[in-house]
Amino acid sequence: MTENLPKGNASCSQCALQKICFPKGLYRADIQLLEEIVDRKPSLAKGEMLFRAGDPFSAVFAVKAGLIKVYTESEADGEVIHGFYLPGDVVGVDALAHNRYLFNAIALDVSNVCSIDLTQMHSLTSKVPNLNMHLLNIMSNEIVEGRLHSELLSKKSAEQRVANFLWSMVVRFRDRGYHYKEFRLNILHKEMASYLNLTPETVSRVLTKLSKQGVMTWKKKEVEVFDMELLQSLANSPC
Amino acid sequence: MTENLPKGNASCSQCALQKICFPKGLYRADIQLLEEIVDRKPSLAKGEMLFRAGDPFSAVFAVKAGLIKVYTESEADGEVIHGFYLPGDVVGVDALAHNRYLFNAIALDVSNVCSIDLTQMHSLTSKVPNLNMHLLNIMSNEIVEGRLHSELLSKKSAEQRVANFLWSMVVRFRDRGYHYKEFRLNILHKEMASYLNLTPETVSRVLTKLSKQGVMTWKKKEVEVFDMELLQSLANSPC
DNA sequence: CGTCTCCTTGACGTTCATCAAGTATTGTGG
DNA sequence: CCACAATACTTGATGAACGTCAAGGAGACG
Repeated sequence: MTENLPKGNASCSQCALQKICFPKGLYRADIQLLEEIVDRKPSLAKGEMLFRAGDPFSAVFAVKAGLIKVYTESEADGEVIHGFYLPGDVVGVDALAHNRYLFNAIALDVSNVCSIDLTQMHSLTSKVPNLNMHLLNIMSNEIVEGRLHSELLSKKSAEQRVANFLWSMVVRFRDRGYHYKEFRLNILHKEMASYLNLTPETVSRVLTKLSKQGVMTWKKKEVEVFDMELLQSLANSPC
Repeated sequence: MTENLPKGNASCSQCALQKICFPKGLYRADIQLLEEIVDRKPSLAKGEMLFRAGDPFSAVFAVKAGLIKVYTESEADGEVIHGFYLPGDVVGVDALAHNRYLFNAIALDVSNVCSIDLTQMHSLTSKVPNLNMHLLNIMSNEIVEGRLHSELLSKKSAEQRVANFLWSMVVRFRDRGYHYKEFRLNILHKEMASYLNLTPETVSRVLTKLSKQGVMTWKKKEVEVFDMELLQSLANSPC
């Protein structure tokens, strides 16, 4: 029952995520300009789609609250999950080169997002160069994350993958200033398995083991970490 | 012995890759501006590093000729290969968010690259908005490619992975106007295996099978494709 | 309160990794 | 240009990690 995530529809200059959205190099005046093109959408219900593969591209979305899953659905291979996006993350930058979104994005929990229209943003580029730089940073990070994830899938055991996933959630919550020893994670084993290229059965077995070792528990969508150090070492080191 | 790749140090406005580097929206005047910040480097010898993980970031590189491998080297897991870059590709955009390159890039063949200094490029952003858009496109594509690659690793069999890799090379050469039924590919089985999360032994077995089926051969770094359709269907379809 | 989905646990199977040994190819120094 | 060493490739035999199949129990949702 951790209440962990910001709510509401604050303006950018009041938003608790400001430090994340604008990590550096954006000044008060810049933010006010940006504010004019940011559209604060109504809450997304759990299970509501943010966009679908094939939808015409118009905007990227900054997550303010909740949890967004990005995935593809294919006849042959079922669902493939490419990422989970927390408050402070930006979703949809991959669609920039194309006129359409190539992936699906769905809210796994009640979520709030700001939409940032790219056409309007481009018109700001010349006035606020740092804004453009910030977008480049986000995309560059997305590329790096993707590669690290490939590395995880390629080189790590089932146990390491699960530990790594949990540890990365801990770090992300911690760095954003939320509770990180216990937090809500509305993700199915099936979904985590897909993201980690495992089966739900394997995930279950690993979680049982981690629980028996006293590292952490994950019951009813609530994660609780007991041994941070051990979790971290399981996440990084071999066997 | 296919002579397949452009050589030399043409200016942007004369470069054979112009259509690739500037797919659309860049006008003659824009290109001349860009030209001033493009630095045409001397050839890279086979085995020469373009940059190393940890090097300070300064520029991205457009590949004009040859073949560049991007990879990480780790104590625990050995070499992990993230991509092979052909003429017309751009290397190093992932480093934009950081002050350093996070991956290694090495020439697998004699190669030519243009380096594009990012600081200088930023100063052009306001004058040439399309140039910035082009950079965003390249990065967005890189994100998408990464996800498709993850999907390949997650969902496809060894045979499909190998077929898919070869097919993607065929497509890339074809779309850039090079020979694509036979071409030089100076990549070790070991490297391909790493990229596809397989072992050299498995790669060898699959290639032997493809050869026996009359699909293609790959001998002494020369690839020859006999049955495009079959290769394509092996690359895409299940089993 | 009942149904449906999710999770758990066990038994078994498969794909691909590992180990090993021999052959071919590439690179190097003379 | 040759000789030889080092590296890469091939092929077979064996094994292991994780997937698949199955069945029972718990949780979620109407």
